[in-house]
Amino acid sequence: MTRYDPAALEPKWQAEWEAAGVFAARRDDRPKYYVLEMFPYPSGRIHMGHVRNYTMGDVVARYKAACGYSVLHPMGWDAFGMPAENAAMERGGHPRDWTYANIADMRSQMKPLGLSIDWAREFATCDPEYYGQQQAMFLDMLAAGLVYRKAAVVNWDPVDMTVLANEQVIDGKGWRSGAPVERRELTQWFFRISDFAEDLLDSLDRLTHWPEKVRLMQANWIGKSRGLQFAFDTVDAPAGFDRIEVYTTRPDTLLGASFAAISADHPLARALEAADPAVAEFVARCRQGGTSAEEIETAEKIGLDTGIRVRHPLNPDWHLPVWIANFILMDYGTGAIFGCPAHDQRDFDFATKYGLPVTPVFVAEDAEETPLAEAFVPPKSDRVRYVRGFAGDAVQTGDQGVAAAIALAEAQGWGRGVTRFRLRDWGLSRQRYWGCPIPIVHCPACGVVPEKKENLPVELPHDVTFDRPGNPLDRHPTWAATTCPACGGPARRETDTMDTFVDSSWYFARFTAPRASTPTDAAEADYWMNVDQYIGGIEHAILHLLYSRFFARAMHRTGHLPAKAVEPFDALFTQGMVTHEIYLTRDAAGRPVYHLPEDVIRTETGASLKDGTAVEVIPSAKMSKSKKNVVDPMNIIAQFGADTARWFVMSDSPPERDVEWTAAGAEATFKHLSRVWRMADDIARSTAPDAPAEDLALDRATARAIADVTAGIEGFAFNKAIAALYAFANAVQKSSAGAAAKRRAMATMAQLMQPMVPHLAEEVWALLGGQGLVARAPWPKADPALLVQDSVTLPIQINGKKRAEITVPRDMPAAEVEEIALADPDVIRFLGGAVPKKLIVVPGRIINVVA
RNA sequence: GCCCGAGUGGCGGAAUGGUAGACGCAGGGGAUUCAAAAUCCUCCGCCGCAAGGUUUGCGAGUUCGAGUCUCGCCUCGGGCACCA
Repeated sequence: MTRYDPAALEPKWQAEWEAAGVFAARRDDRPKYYVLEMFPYPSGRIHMGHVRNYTMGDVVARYKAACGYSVLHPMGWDAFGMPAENAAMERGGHPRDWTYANIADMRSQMKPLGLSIDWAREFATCDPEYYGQQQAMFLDMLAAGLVYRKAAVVNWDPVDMTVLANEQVIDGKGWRSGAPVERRELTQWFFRISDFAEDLLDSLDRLTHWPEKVRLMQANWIGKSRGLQFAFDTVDAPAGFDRIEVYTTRPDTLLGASFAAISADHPLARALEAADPAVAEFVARCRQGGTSAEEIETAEKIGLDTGIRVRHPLNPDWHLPVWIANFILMDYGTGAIFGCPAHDQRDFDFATKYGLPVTPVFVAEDAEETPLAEAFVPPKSDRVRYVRGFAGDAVQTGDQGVAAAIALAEAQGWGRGVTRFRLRDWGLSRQRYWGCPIPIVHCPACGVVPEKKENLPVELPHDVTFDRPGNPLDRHPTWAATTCPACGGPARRETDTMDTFVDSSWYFARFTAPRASTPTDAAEADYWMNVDQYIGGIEHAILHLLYSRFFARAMHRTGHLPAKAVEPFDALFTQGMVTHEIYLTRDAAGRPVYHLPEDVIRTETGASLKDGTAVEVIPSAKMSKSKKNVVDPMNIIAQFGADTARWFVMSDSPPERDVEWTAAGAEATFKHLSRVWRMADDIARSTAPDAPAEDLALDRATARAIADVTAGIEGFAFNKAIAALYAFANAVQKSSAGAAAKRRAMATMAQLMQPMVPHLAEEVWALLGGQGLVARAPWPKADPALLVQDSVTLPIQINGKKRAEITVPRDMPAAEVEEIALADPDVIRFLGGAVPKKLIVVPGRIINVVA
């Protein structure tokens, strides 16, 4: 070979690795290391986000293998979900065929990347082998009381007669029908995740290798609060509604109450609805629009005075009006609140709109009571002065005020302190075809009956159609017809399938024994769990990661995971997204039509299609297939090779940050890798004699590179590791050391590059006569003696501004350093005869003269 | 609306509270070449001839010293329980 030729050398080394079985995960006497990237959804094409994500994991996997670990680095497919059904609806075909074809395509696109994956463990969540085990666990969890049924609200499209996902609700309307969405109740299956709320919250403290922001987001999501639950006695309420239970986290503001409010789904609202057309009309309005918190909280706040009054618990003669309000959720607390407009902005807005009083309860510690233009909501830890307090001191923190109010209510017997969590149980039922069937049978005689384990998997039928909306399982002529596992009589299968989050909540465990005839294999799980390093997108910070933590606990409780695995991910890294501009034009109806970057000509002022049509440019957003702002890595690989793609996505941007994709850098990366190849080729043939001083300098540069690259990888700062490799390449190139020293340096470079550009590293290693595969070579160690600098350059600041610089021996005593610093001509000039007031010497770092 | 992040040259970014701009891209100049590509050398935050001044989204503060810590804003991004 006379030049760097990735098209030739990359397949060659991939074949060598395959033949040697380098990446097969084995249980042996080495310490194990399990590195896992979130598995991909098989959209059909890999994109740069995948390349970035899996290269990061691969860098870690290869580095840990070099460090002597037995590494497990598997790959699979999160293969159930709505896009397959959407594709079937739009283009015909079948979700199963679409999904497996996509998997085959994506696998064939990923393999050329040279990832150190044990492909023998691959599976897809839509494999009956996988989802059958999931059904078995569902039954175990049902038996253990971890699953139950209750009514829950869904988005209902009244035209398509189907349930909509939140993302299918756009501006309160169904995405296909355009009909206003309604909220409708269905009986659905739930996991009792809220039973674990306390543990899931407390255990966050132990996840010391998780990003602080993720732990904080989860803690806020779980939302532990201490508050007061009490009942208002009602006046003029319908029979059976003598009391309205409310929960509040601010009982200290009770004397600022100006109204009570209940959810439109509150039992009292339902009772009034039946009797009063005006109420019925109002609650119907409340039930319009989607179910998402975002929609509910940003919708216009509306209310209706029911005419019912309640007695204030601290003064029975004080009556508060009861309103029905659209922002009170039946799912939270008791579905009823009292409003204190002075200290809650939402209540303030509501009171202002409907002319309800605003009565301050407390003011800032040193302030006087004045009319409020907005709610006064200081942190609960701040001290405030209570002007309408009823418990505790006049001046106390909000937290103290709350505690005192609870204590008083309990002592007087009209309320009790209650700890609540915001976390709600996990609704897992989906009215869709392409998911794991819930293995339940509905029998007219026996009711809800679990399917027998020997009848698992309950497989999806293949003969379904998607020519009309709704769940094909529900209208399948025969599939649901079965016999009752309990009585043997005719019965009907549950036609709901599971949320795809269930699939992705235990795949990490299945990878430890992917072909086991039980969900997990105890010995394998015991050896491989936990995942030592998990890598995924920040968009999963709450839902996926919290569900997985719950599922691991539920699996432990049902005997499918060891106790040590209840926190399945020891370390978490959340990589940033790869973003790109979005290009769109409008169709005749004004709806957006998206265009791929390769179909768009970008100029400095704007963009157009190849036929000249002007294109709207939306600034960078997460790459998404539906928006078509995706870049095809296969083009980069075809042109420059996988190593260029790998190096490029690791360089420049820190891994945790989003990166805006530009094609400009790929060619520059290729040039650099070509240069490294040429250097290796030259050095391999060099006969330059030893040159002691230069050889030592190069050995020092090598030690520096080992230290910096190692620190970069260990610290998940791959961009810094790459920067160190650039610097090292420059040092080798400029060095006039002898051939032997240069070969040492270059062989080390091959080892240090191996995690990022494994193919080139093998080639360089082979050119230099390295033993075996560099993929199996141990990680180099830096000689500490070579890392120590003899002298150090210290900046001298005068009043915090740098004015001079001195170079002194590394271990010179501070007194001598001071003397030299004060004798420096620039220092003397800038002091202008002034006597220094103070001298700060930070050894090895800086000198600051305060004049 | 609520929760969580991010913001540094033309660009991606670096910087245990201690020389802001490592490393790379783009760009300027030069060498090589008949010429070009490739390669190599070199310069490169901004203002200024220079001395010097100025500079990390904006505004305050703490400190001998702040990109880094605190408070208040602005902008962008992620999540908000049926997108995965």
